[in-house]
Amino acid sequence: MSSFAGRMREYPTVSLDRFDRENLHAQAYFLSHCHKDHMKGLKGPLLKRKLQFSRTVRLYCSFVTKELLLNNPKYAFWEEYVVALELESPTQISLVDEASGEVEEVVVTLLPAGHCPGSVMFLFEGRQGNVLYTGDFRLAAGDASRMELLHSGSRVKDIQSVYLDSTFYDPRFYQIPSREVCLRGISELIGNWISQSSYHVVWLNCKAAYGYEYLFTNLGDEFGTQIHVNSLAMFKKMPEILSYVTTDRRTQIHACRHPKDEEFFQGNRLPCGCTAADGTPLRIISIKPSTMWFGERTKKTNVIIKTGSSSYRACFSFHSSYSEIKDFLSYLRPVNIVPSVVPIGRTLAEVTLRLMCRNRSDDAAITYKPLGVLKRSRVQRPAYGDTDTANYFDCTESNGEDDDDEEEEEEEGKGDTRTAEGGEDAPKWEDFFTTEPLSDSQNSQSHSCCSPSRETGSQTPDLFGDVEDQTPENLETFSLTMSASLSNHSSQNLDDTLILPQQNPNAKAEPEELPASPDFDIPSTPESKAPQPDDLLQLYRKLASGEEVVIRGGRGGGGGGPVEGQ
DNA sequence: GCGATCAGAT
DNA sequence: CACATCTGATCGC
Repeated sequence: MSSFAGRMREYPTVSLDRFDRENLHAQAYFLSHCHKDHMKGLKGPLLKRKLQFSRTVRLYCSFVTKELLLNNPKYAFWEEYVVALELESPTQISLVDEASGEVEEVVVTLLPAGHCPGSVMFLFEGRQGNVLYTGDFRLAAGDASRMELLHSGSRVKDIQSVYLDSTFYDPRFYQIPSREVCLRGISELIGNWISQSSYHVVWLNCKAAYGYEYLFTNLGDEFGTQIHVNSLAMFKKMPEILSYVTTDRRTQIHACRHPKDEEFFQGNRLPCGCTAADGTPLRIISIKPSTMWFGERTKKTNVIIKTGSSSYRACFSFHSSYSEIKDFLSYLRPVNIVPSVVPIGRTLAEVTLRLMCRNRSDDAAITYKPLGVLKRSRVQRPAYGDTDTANYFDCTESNGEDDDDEEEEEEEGKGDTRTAEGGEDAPKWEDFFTTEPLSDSQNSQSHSCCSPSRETGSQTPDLFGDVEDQTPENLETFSLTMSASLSNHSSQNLDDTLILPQQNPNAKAEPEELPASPDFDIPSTPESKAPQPDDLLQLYRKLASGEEVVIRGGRGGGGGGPVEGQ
């Protein structure tokens, strides 16, 4: 869940996806997509009042987001203040201080985010450099290289900061089957069922949120049917979706919902009723889309799991996996990465610093390399959705023997052995875990405007908090605890798990056992454990001697680039 | 009575 | 496991 406070360091007079608190003073608003957790404060009376007194403040979003937003009566008052922007059309926006008359110009570009209908990323280019706010996104490996406006000529634009959807920015979520693979699994399950008789129906148990429409349209095409939903109103101006949904329940594919009675239907499922028009009992299976993930080396990857006699779980993700995020960042190589999801018990400053990439050694390498080497090759590929070769199998099935497979099987996408994007100068993933201190130039931009608060996390991360006091000691300490907490997230594939010493479960009870640091707390995660002094001592010695602290299973030691084997 | 916030469930 | 949302309890105005 996003905990982004709404503002970016470089352009603090604009607010994105947050509309409360400090954001009430913004000079321009941006909404990346129409999910409630990105609309906090958007229906607030305070904001409404402010708009009535302002002549310049506007809300910018995509056309689809505007449509979805205004469709909801609670946000209808935005009508006269929303400015929809075309995708991939740089637009100059004047940020006006209405008190002083000062104006700052910034060019914003909407890039498709693949998260839900209308979802976009915002690229800002202006006096304070280029920054990319990703909103929430699901992009496949290589997608960044296909976005024209992330490039200048044949080069990637120099990005100062990426404000990142870090939902699955954790090695536990190394891979999530691609959209295409998930869709194919769901299609196969549905096809096998509804072909048996016209009384065989499926219920897609979807959450109340935009983002499943992709399923509806593809399944609609595949089976030549419409999908039963509760309302068509939000799609009335979107023929591409509208034609695939219906409020007529006489169809074999349902995504209808019944907020109250769902529990009553637990045994029997379909919210709109369990008998056909002629009174015949329907034969119902339910499919619940939910996120499934697999480790780096996992090969068995069923996207459909049977959870009961007539219920299934199907893989479906709104967010990019760890390896997809990794690919994205490796390609863009921003100076700073600011995660949108801050773990409870940590400040944004800690995590931000931790994620800084382009460390000193990288910069040195860049500085001294001939220019030609800097070019990052762009991969030209056909548009989305025209191929059923799934990324997923490209990086799993190809490199090994077949394990025994289960009931729902997918065929492998073969023959599409494209090369890894990013080129040979892509940073190794380990670079992002550096314990190096900030370079001077990075440090100098870390001005604090509020005290280094230790807010419990997710709600109001401390974007403008103190980053300056991040000493090397702090970095080391943080690195240790971060890894420690990862080691407890028992991955589905232990080989991918970072292995660290066992630790004491009573972490919170014994804070004094930790090395003194004014800016550091033990994470309060229930399953996390405090390091024992002996363990810490050993780790510090290793760190001091430059030894690798993170132990990777399999693969014969370090040095493997992030894209190897793909 | 409304909004904000949190716990809990799905 | 996760997400995005809804409901209901509680608190403050």
